Amino acid sequence: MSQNLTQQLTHTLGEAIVKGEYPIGKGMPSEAVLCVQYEISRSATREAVKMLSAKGLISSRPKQGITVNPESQWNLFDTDVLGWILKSKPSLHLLKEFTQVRFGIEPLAAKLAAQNATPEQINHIEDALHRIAQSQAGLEDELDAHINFLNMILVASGNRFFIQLTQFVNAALRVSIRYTNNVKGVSNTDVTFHLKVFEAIKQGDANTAQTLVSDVLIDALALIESRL
Amino acid sequence: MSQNLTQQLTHTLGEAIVKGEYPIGKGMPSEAVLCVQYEISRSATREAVKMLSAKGLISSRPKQGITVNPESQWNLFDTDVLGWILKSKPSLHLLKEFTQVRFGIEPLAAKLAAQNATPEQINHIEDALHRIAQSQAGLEDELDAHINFLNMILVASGNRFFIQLTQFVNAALRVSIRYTNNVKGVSNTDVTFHLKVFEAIKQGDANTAQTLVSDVLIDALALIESRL
DNA sequence: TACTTAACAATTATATGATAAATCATAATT
DNA sequence: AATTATGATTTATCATATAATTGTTAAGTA
Repeated sequence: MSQNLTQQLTHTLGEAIVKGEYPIGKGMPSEAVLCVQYEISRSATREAVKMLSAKGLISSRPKQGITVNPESQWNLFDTDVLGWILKSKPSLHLLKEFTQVRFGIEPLAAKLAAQNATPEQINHIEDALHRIAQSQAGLEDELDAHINFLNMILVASGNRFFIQLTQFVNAALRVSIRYTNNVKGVSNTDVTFHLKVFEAIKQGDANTAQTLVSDVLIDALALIESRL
Repeated sequence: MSQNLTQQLTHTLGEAIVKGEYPIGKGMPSEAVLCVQYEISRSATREAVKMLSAKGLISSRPKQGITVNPESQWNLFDTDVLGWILKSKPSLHLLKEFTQVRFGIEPLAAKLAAQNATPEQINHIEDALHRIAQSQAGLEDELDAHINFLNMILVASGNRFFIQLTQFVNAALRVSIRYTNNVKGVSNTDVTFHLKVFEAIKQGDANTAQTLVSDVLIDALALIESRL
């Protein structure tokens, strides 16, 4: 379980912070206290503190001690931070906000993929399509297959920021599925839908690709709104 | 200049990594080497390494040493990482990709702002509008005023991820301006344009707000494409 | 041969103790 | 009252030692 103490403490504290166990502004025990509390050395503690400060959760200065940063400074696009939030205080509100980001990004990514995808990337998308088909025959995990399909599109967009978001989207999708309780919330389950998206991208039909993805996400948002 | 050695080394190494000075896969000196190279202690070195690994740039494991992660694992939405990239190898391609992200986010943020902004947030946007007017009279920095206006809209969207992106957008805008050499690349300079956006948001006209912002970014993208 | 196991080496991970530097609060001084 | 010392607190840094992890190699075994 415990790979190393620094990582362990980083995650423990990270979760505790996003859970709100330490008040914003000035609410963390000093290094010395953390040492004895978690029974590890000061070097390990300091390294965990550095990690958390690199993720924007805290800052530490002499005399002032370790302070929890306001949420606006947290790096929500860090998969660790996002994971801690999803784990500690998941909510439909957060899911909605997350889906709004998807709504901003994914249709555009599909459009760009239709315009820029290399033959190799199109093959990857086609492979992902087959995996979805197999998953519906029970040969593979359905969620994994859907996420993979989405990933390949993001990669094919050629935009490094979108590619970076694959990890972000993946992390959150695995949680959101627990809320909507069906894959519909993640993506249309219909194979023909994915086929259409693939065809549009392959044929360079940017507008169709964009609209298809956009429509699914509008449905997903409506579903979330209805449960809010 | 050098507030503390850990931060200093973090930035030095971070820049060097994104600059490609260390090959991907396996290309960093060991801790021991970094110590003597930069003439600082091992603990400071380790803390810098932890920070960089928290940002996804590197990973370190026993025997294997410190390895540079593939770019896909870098946290591009971390303002430090983004800053290092923009500083070390700025390019029109990156600016284009960045503007595509803006195109995905900002029109949607404007739409959400029109739907959800609180009266206080609307006041903030109005204040920002006045700052823009003053900036064109030479009373304030024009870029600052434009960025501030944008920030207020992102905040008014009520979406935490969009709010988080303010820092991201700000960091990049200050660089992109150097390329396009005019504020047009950042946002329409016409005051009446900003006034229109503000009015749309104030009156809850989501579609107009969205379209206005969208159109400006389409122009910006076209401008970048033309110079590519 | 192919596969497991054991010993070894290299490197990070952790621990410990000591000193330095920065900052806040307070007291002294002008 | 304003400024300047002083002290206390906490992080920042350093130095060194030991442990734990992992890749490599070699030996042993079926």
